[in-house]
Amino acid sequence: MTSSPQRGHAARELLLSAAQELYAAHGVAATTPRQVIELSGVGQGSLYHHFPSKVDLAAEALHRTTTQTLGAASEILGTGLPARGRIESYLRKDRDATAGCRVGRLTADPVVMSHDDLREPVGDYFTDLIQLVAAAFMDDGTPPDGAVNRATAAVAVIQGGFVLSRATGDAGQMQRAVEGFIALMTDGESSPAGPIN
Amino acid sequence: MTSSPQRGHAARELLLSAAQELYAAHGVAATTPRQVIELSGVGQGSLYHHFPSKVDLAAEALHRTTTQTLGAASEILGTGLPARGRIESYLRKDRDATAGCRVGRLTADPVVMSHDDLREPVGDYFTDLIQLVAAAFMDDGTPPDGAVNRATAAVAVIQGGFVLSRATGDAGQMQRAVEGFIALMTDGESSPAGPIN
DNA sequence: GTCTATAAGAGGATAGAC
DNA sequence: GTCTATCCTCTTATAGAC
Repeated sequence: MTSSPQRGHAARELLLSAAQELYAAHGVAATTPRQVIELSGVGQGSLYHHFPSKVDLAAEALHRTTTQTLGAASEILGTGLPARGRIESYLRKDRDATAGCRVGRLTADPVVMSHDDLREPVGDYFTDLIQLVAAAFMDDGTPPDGAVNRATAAVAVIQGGFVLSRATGDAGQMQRAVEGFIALMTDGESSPAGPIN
Repeated sequence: MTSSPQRGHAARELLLSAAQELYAAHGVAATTPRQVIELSGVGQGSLYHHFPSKVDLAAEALHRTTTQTLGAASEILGTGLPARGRIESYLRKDRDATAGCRVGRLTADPVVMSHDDLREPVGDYFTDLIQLVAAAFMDDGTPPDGAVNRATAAVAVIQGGFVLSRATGDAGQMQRAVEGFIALMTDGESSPAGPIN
């Protein structure tokens, strides 16, 4: 109810949507109010009527992005399929690797990192995501501590895959990182006593 | 010979050193010529005497940073120790995790990504680094294709560890990602037939 | 609520003396 | 080679009409 588009708020929605798109492509610091205005099609003053400053616009736009992105991950990781298959589905999920992660890239954004209101949703996103993956590892029989470590590694591999793909302009980097990680998971699959830590 | 500090080039060296430090902390886009001048202690005109533009300064400073960072990795990965130990040493190497990777963070920098002269050394750095790690995996008995995939995953885990640590302000994220990755490598260590792909 | 016009300041680069 | 002074543009934000 609070965030659904309603009459009299068309400009606000257009601004947030445009901001999300521009932040995904260029980050927050490199996105100017003018760009947001031009992409959304609203006037200069409308932005500052709805949002006191650029940071206030970014805070709401980023909150939407992290919520949406976490929801997508949750759909894949929360199915009733076998835990191991859920983890591999998440790892192999189709991604625009050379574009970079729209959340992860914000950790190098000076505007995001210098405002707690912007940094916090980014940190919470990753904390929550790691918990989702860790739950799947536990469902697969890994004890809690080992599951958290492996889940952190899995999320890190995806984030690193984005960095490598973007640096080289080669989406194959993400693919190789993911397959290398899955190969290591598979190597230990039928060990005598199963995962230990 | 070409790059060693010499008489008459004091300002040039001071500028490059200051730029490297500022780029590591804030990135290229967010670093202004004025900041470089103030940190280096030289005058406004000296910067533009030695470097035609901000991008020219960045190109040389980034080349130095990638060369130095790759050299440090090479020292750890190129010793005569057992291959498996070299890989673990590289993964567990002491890092300022919450500061982010001084090379990897540049993949989210709009100035770097929009100039081929700046983007290329970043891509080459990762290509070379993955090859160094892949060589170690091959020394450890992994066939070439599997070694490249595992090496890409290893480098990605470190890059992702930086992203997670920076996002949450918690260096423990890097540690957990590394230990989770090593745990997966260890799980498959004494499998009946050894690594397959 | 939405628009146009405009102002204060920082970023990037140049001019020209020394 | 190095410096100070200056210029132009863009970013961010405000003013005030509609």
